[in-house]
Amino acid sequence: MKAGKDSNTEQSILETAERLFLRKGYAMTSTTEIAREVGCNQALVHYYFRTKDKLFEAIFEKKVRLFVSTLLTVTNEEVPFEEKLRKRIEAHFEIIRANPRIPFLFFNELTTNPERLKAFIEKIREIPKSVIDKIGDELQSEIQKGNIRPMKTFDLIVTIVALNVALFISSPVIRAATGVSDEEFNEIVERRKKENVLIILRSLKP
Amino acid sequence: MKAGKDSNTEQSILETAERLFLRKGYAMTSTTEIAREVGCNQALVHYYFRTKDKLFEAIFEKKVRLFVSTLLTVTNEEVPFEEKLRKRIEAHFEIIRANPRIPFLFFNELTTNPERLKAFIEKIREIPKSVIDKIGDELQSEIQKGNIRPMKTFDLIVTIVALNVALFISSPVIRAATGVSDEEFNEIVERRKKENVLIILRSLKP
DNA sequence: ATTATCTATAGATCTATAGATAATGC
DNA sequence: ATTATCTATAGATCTATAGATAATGC
Repeated sequence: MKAGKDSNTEQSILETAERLFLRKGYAMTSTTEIAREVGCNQALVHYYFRTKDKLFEAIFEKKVRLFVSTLLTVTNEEVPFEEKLRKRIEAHFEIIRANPRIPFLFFNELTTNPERLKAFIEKIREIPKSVIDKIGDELQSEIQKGNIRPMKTFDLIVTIVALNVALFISSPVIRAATGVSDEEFNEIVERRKKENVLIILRSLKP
Repeated sequence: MKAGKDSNTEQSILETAERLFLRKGYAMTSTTEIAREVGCNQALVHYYFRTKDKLFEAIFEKKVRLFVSTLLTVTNEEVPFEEKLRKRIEAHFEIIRANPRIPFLFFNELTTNPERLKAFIEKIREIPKSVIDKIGDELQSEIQKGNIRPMKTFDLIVTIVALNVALFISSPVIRAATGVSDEEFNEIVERRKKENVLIILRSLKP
């Protein structure tokens, strides 16, 4: 070993790979480039992770796990449905804000690579039905009570994800087109967060 | 020439390339694969389009043009703003429905390749300001009249695009996860179209 | 004579591995 | 003795071009 004690090359490779995969996707990132950025030689990347695909999987799976787990955190607080939903939407928005490139990576790799999509679906299926049902049950019960117009749970989820993801998935384009500064973009993000909550809550009214 | 009179190889290359680029993106599609699918040798792809990038640009530009032009078609009909907006949303939805992989291609290539993003922004800038302003002016005038809550034109556009694009950009994932048939998916699409209009129009109320 | 098509190949990657060498922990 | 790192290289692409050959239009 040449490097000092706290230069964890393996970790460094993981972090660099994550950054590059998120920025450019799987196909556009080479192990050669990862090694160059890390400052080691290309063989080391394979020494630690054997194949480029395994390296990617390690990162991708971690991200899927983070995402899914946060989304499924069911709060059992005794608050009105609307308030609970608002919290959920905002929490979802903040996860994406903290990981703005993940939606891009998800859609990119899942729609591009059938193998990966299959593996992802398998992973999703492992989630106990009870957890998924819980979310829908609450909504359908509110609909029964007449507090919310009749609608499918699926549609509410699509709406939330669509609105929350949109700004971040298109941010490179938006930023290049408008030329806003970091602060200005942050203001847009904050405004958009409120906007999304308002749009969704209004859409539920009977 | 070996092929018959109506085997237009150049056109065939264009179509095949378009299909593959839309399905897998620029990086994951090779000129070798395009040639294989067309049934010619790989050199021919370069004979007609010189470089892979030029071939891609030809296709990409055509798609951008189609998209932008349709979006900017300003109808001067004397109908209420709400009705006009509904028409617009539905038209936008239908364009994406007819070209469901374009949003994927756009975001993928534009956020992945800075060069392409720059070229795209240049192209966008060529659109006369008057056309863009027109859209915003109508909205802002309705806001002045008190028919619509105060909001930025930008936010309305983000909302429309987000909702309309969502289903199609994620359709491979949704279809793999739910296993719905073509007909069932079509029903979802129809339902979603109405849903989007409803959500957006409601979100404008003062 | 021109245009379309093919074969062959250069040169640039890129992934993955084998085998040498250096550092570390015992 | 084990683990981390490096050098070197095989083998598979992939893009792009040069140069030969076949088809077509005149």
